[in-house]
Amino acid sequence: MQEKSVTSTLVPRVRFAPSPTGFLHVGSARTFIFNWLYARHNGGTMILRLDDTDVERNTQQSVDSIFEGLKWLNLGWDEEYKQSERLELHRKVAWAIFEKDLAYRDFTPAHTGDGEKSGAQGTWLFNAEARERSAAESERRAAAGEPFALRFRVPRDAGQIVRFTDAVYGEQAKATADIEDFALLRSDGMPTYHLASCADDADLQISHIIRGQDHLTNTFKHVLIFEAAGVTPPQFAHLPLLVAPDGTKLSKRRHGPVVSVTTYRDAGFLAEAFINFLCLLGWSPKDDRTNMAVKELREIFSLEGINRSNAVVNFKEPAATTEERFDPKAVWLNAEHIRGLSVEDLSGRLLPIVLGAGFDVTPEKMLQITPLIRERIKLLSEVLSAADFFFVDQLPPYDAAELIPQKGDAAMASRVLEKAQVVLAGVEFKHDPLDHALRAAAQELGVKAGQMFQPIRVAVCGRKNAPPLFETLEVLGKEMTLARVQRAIGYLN
RNA sequence: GGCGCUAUCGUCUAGGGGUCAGGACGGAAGAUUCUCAAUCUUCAAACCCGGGUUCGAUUCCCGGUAGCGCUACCA
Repeated sequence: MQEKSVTSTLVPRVRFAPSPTGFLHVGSARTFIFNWLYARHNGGTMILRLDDTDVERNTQQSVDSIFEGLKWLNLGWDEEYKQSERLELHRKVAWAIFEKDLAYRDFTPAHTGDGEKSGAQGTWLFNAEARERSAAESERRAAAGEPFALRFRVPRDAGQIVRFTDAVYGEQAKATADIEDFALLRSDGMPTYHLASCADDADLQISHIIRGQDHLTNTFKHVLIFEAAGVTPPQFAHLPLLVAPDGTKLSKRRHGPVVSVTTYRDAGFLAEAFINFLCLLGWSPKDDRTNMAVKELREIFSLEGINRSNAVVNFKEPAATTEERFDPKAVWLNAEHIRGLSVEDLSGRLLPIVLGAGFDVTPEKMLQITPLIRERIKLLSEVLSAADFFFVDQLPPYDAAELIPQKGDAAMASRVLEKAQVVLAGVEFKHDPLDHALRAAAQELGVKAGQMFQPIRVAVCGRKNAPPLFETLEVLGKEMTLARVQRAIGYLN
């Protein structure tokens, strides 16, 4: 009936349409990203539409969370709408459907209990009394001020089938006998999601609806609405759902903040890495690539690469701490992206985090520190634990036993540090001179290089695991180094 | 209950009538190294079950099972 794929020859217009009833979670973020990628890949338009027709459940906090998350993703969009500002359009469409006798008034009070939600009893299709009511009586009761919902009159002729082709799930068909007479307008006059969504998609000339698979079966209703409104339905592409390790859908209440986008931002993820990670969930480039920049993703993204089965976001339950609670692949990818950043770029991102934690560091010093930790942090926030000793004048107390080298004793530690004190006082604080001087000192003392280095490392860093010694000393400077060595000698006595 | 969707290593996935079923993360072992990290090498690890079609099914078909979704005047 409709010419097929008319839209594919046009410039695509896609939309991300979150309803502000909760924070922006990773599943929504992926839907946004896939829409954006599709739009950009095809030179199309990306639209952000707030589907806020459920006044009861909408919150400003949720709106803020959505914008905060999207802003961090830094992908942007071209047009922006709010459904609550388009109510007239929705009603117009609903009543136009009513005029065609494809909808009717239902005066039955709304179901309040949610007993039928679980559906232990058979499927509710329609209320025959309401559906068959005469136009005259319908008009009379409406005129008398009796509240009613407007319901779609789903065709009941035997054997009628609603069809559409999904770009991901293929040919879809459902008998109208299995579709209930869903509501278009609530008794308070507000449009339902189905109506508002379709009315807006038609009005905004959306060419491709890319959304979660939870809408796959709703799409039959939507096709019915589009056709009743005299519009060719857009093309559909449903995305497999993102689920928690326990297989259930992502929920903040159940799974904690790991499912919220801003948690990733605050934990020190790079937006690009986060996007990269999300793209690998439910979509594949079909080759062995994993580490991809947004630019690359946008070049190769296509609907054909989307899978059909749900993907697990492999996070740990709320109890786990920072790095531990995220999907290990997301963390690894983030480390990969961090390593791919230039020192200048990385340093610029690290600086505000360090400053924000109350440390005093100059951009110049941060620039010196950055190469020493670039390969040692997986999350930006780890700069605080990886480079802490650079940011303070005096080291917090540490265990003096750490000063004792492998296969050595406290006496050896003392000898090493005392020797170091002398040697370091007379050497230029550059990598090579430090290297030569300290190795020579080790030889003089008759200890291994490692036995020489460890006490010094612990003396200046306060722990064993730290960046390479000479680079560290170079950044720390002679004065600071000698003071810390002096202090360590004190700990040993 | 009804309707729909899905099913490859622990996780994300590639593949497809005949493959040593490939890659990545994570895990294990080793190399390198001043510690840690990074890097490199190696190893362990999967086709849900049952029928059918076929010379041959993990792949195609049917059934089962399981998971998920929808079944609201939520979205």
